[in-house]
Amino acid sequence: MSKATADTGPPIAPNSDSDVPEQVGVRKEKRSRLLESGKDPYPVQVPITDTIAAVLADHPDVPAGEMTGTVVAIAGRVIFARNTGKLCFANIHSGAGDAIQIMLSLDRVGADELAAWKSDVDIGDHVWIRGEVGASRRGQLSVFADEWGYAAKALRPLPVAHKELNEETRVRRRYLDLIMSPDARKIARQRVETLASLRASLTGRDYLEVETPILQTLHGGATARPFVTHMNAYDIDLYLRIAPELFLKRCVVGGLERVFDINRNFRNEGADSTHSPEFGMLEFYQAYADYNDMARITRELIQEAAQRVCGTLLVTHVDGSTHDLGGKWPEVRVYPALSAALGQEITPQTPSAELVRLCEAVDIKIDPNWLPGRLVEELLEHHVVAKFTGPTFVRDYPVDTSPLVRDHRSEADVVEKWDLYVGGFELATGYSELVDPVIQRERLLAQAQQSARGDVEAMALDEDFLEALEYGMPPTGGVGMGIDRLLMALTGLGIRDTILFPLVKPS
RNA sequence: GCACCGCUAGCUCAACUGGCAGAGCAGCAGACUCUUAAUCUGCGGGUUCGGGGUUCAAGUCCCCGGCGGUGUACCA
Repeated sequence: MSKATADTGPPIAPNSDSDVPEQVGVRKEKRSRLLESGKDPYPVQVPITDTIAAVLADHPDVPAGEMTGTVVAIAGRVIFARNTGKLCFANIHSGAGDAIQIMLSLDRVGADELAAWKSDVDIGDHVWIRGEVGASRRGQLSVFADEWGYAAKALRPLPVAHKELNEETRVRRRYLDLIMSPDARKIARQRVETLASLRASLTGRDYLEVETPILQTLHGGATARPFVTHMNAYDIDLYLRIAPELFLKRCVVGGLERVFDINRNFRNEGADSTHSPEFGMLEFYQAYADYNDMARITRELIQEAAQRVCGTLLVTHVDGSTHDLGGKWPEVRVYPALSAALGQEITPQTPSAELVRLCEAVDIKIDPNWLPGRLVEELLEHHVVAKFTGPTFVRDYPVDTSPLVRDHRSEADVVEKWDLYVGGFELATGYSELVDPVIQRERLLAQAQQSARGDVEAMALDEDFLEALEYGMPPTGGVGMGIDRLLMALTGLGIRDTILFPLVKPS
């Protein structure tokens, strides 16, 4: 059963630990052997002098076969190795993906170290080497090792470098995706850049970044089904926030007139390529602004983010398609746009029965409890939104589906609300906020009644919020924008690729 | 939620109408001082997602369950 053919060294017997794969057993055996021989496979520190990126940058043009005289010590993960009799090649890369070739030759490291390298180093190991920078005979920039050691030994083999990891492994073990895929590394950084851009854009406009509670005693600020948890000390149920809105408005009441919160929201609903149960959200509120101002600022925030993250307003998606986020974006109004698309006049007064008929004509499934505004929104999605090509604002929504928005200043039964559609999905929504405490109370009471009728998404009646409004909130514009969705709009990725660790069912 | 497809070695994938479970890379042993998906020789590596059933015989067919993907419905 063991391999008895070797005559130059003992074969490495797979670790007898029963359930580990053969290759893990072999690597554990190597680890033990290193420890016994006094070589630390996991040193606390390694004597590096340079990053791989710096070595690459400092030596852009070394002629084939020439040495530079510069000695460096670098560390990286072995991603590819080629051993010949007395000369070994390996490619190591940094976390950022900068890769450089290293060479170990008999005449520089000696027979023992060369043999140790060949027998013990596996693809996936972190190693350090010290040596002279030069170029191989084929012209490949390389570090010619005089000395080497481990930075951290890997016990598991890396996936094959030249095949795509399957979707499930990429999501469940994101660290492998990050090791193997430049795109995964790129999107992780693009997310950071996007957040930094939004913060810079808002703080540059005199906004304060505030933090609002995730654990809430009431769920409000959006129509969505919340997660429920329990606090033992007070013996009460708490909700994970579905939106920060009501707290940000309390800030505005309190005189923090420009506030934003970049936050994580939780909604106990479906998950698909555009929805995650926890998702990133930016909300910002500005006193003495209305929904027109907020639309302009939103466009500027997105364009500034595109410029910073992609370097251009003509962004390229992963499928190669390009999308122009530049210029001003078209605006359409809900009722006129729907009327034009249908070839018949639709107004806030159009009876439910007629809206139901129009829905049924195009096979939109409807719920008998839906208010007319909801039917209008469904028709809008089907007839208008589905035909958008570039970023588009849709504005002036029906009142009965927007309980936190103020009535339109000149039109009856619509509210000053817009939705911004980019790439086929809703990226942001903005309001002229409802600040009249009496009307707000009526709207929330209606929500509470819907809730009592069994609507799990209806907002709770938040007395504390209503009382805050009664102290007077200045006229205010507000916006909510999906962070993950902004990444999606910039890159064309699915939502789970924009989140490092999206929720996945345990396997 | 519903429909369809998938799950096989560490990874990526094969396996015909049910008939000895395979390849490439990775691993082990050997050779090789200029490779770069190195090459050459040899060798190991499997609870075929889990459970049940049909059958002389199941990766394959049937049933139940799990996870994933795609489409579809709803929420952002």
